[in-house]
Amino acid sequence: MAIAKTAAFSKKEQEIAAFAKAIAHPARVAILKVLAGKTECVCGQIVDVLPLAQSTVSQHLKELKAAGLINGTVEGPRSCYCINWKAFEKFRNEFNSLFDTLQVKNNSCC
Amino acid sequence: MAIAKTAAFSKKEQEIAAFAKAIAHPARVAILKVLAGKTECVCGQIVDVLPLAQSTVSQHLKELKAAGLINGTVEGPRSCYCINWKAFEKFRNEFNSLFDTLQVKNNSCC
DNA sequence: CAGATTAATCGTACTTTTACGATGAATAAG
DNA sequence: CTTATTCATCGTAAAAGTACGATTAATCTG
Repeated sequence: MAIAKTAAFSKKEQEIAAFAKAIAHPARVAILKVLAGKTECVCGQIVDVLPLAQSTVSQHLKELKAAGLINGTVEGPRSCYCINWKAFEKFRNEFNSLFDTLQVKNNSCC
Repeated sequence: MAIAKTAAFSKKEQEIAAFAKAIAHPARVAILKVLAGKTECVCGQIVDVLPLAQSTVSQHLKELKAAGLINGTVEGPRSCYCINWKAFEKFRNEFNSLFDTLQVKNNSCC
């Protein structure tokens, strides 16, 4: 990237970008869907569903967790993940807020 | 990336991920805000506002255009960009649809 | 036509992301 | 206690992303 200029932008812009980055990979979207669809928390089942190696899935989970979108707790030899609905709701609002902001002036000249 | 596994996921997942990727950088979020805030189409003004070099801004614009989020037309020696509201609305809906899908079963066990 | 302006593209450098296999740590099962 | 299971982490490799300066192409201006 040659020295990230991220810090030069507003906090809001950085937040939205970070959230978008978290879901900017089909594997992570798929993981979220799996987590949302199960009643109980899942872990290795995700690996079975996705066309990726275990280590790669673990990496994606780590990123989702770092973004605050999911929670993870250790349950014996296995890890239990689930969606952090609070954070999700927050981002949903932030997203719609961005959309609203953009659409206040709906002028398309080209 | 070592051979992208993108193709192994559903089209919807790919679409959402691609859109998220487009706004997964604060500079691109900022660009969209600038475009939305102006009545007339802008081009080089974006460079003045952002803390980035002209070539870098041009690159970001290219990505936004490739994602279908903005339109661009050449106007003499300068280029005129503006938001593709139709695509934006589409993605807004797709996004809310994803949120809804995820929140159908709101079970958090951890 | 000559020079200035605007913006795309090229070349380059460096960082980050994506992906895998292998290893390691923790716990469950025998 | 030994073995199997589950998952995180490490090391590595390759691809993509980010950023810049320089160059180029197009078009205005004088």
